[in-house]
Amino acid sequence: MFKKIKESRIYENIVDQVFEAILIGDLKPADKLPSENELVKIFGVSRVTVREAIRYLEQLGVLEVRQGSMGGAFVKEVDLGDIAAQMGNVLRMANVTFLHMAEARAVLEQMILGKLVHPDRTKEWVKKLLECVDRAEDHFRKKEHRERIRANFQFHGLIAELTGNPIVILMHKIIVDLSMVFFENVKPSTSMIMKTLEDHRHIAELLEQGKTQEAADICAEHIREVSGRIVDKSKTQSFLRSKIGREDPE
Amino acid sequence: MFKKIKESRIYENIVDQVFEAILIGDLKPADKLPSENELVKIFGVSRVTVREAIRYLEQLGVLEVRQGSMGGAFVKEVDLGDIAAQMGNVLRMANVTFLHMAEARAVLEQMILGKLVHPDRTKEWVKKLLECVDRAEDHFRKKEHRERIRANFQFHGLIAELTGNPIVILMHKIIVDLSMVFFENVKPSTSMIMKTLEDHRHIAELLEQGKTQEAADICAEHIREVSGRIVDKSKTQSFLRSKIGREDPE
DNA sequence: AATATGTATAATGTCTAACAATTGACATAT
DNA sequence: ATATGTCAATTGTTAGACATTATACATATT
Repeated sequence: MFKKIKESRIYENIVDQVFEAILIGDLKPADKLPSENELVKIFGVSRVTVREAIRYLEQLGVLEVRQGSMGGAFVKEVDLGDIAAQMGNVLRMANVTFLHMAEARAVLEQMILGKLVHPDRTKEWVKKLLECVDRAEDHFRKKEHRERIRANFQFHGLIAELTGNPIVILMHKIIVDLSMVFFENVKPSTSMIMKTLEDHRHIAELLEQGKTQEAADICAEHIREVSGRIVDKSKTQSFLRSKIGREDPE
Repeated sequence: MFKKIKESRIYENIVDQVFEAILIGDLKPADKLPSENELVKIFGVSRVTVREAIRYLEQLGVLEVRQGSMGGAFVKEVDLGDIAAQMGNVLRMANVTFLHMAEARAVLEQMILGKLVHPDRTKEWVKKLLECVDRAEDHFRKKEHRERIRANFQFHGLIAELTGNPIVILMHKIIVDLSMVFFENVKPSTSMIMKTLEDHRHIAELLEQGKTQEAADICAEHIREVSGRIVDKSKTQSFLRSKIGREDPE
């Protein structure tokens, strides 16, 4: 008969108003909100409350707060990287294992290469892909472990960008950012590194020849194989333990 | 030569500590943090700062704050739904169109059905899938628009759950939650509704018969078709405008 | 003239102390 | 037994002050 009264804190009201102003377009990226003291007058609430709303929106990634004389709260262009980082933080606590991520990535990239690639846009990307491989190989020779991994993941990131679909790109980025931590903490064998370079080149070539389906299959297989070896090496059960690496277990 | 000093606000320090305590397991879901006043003593900062940290973690979805005598800040089980909702809010501002979502979902479900289904686990799910269709049909007869849509989307949600992979489930949920808004604001034709019920039954049957590839193809086609018609009906260019439905465009 | 260096200013960051609102537990009255 | 009232604990909100930071501008130095 009666509806439960929705609990609401004052700052949520402010958040909604600002959020909507941004959605509607009254506030655009780089615009500056009134100063906290002005907002206090505008909304008729205390500064603490105003600040809670600003914090919330900052955390959400839609505001950026700068201190100082020309500072204030500025509307920020939504950055997929920020979102991905934030998501990653939370996902660490949600029973997500490395294998889940590997499998999800395999599926994503397979579907991208197999289904979402526009043939006419392919060729311009092949060059970029091969550049990544060259860069990775260079880092390998210079024994720059971290940089090599980044180049290799950039290769996979390019595959996601091939779709031009922001949702796909974001999902992929979330997974990659989380996965990368593992790779950075494992010393792979030389043969494994070589195989990766080889696979990547192979995928790029197949794309160039328009053999998208074949490229998709090899890509998925490649991800599963490399990830499997990583798991063997790190004997990681959960993302949690490897991430924290607690020295003193009681 | 020198590293840029990482700006840090005091509350971020507290957030990190609490976050790590949760990751390590010192704090488990349903555990209660000390009261704000105690935290003030523990961290040696003001209550305002403590509260900022709590807000942040609450917004992130890892804490739940209750007022009152037995209240306080409690560690929350991470809920994929919360994460999806949060992501959805931000994605609204990132040039995401309905067609992006439709395409991502089509390909995602196609991949799931085609590649990720464990044959031995299929049969237990077919029953659930058919239940969804029955429920949708029932709502259709009772002309419960909203409920019918929810049942239909639950059908697709089950497909994602078929993977048992939390990342895949999450990605799918984000897309579905965002997409649903559109469907709820469009009055579909009867034939369209019937076709959907029919398609869903067909997909379930094919799964039961182990024809996963066929089910995958039909599912993808189904999503594209329905989404295409939605777009025609709503003439929606961007998610933004349809969501806000501004009456007064300058 | 170009380059440091200081200074004022405006904004956010933090602190303190109080009061308001909410919730649950317990006592009390009916 | 069932309401009802009261108390205590906790978060929500307010007010005002001071601390810190970043920019712009004036001033001094070379």
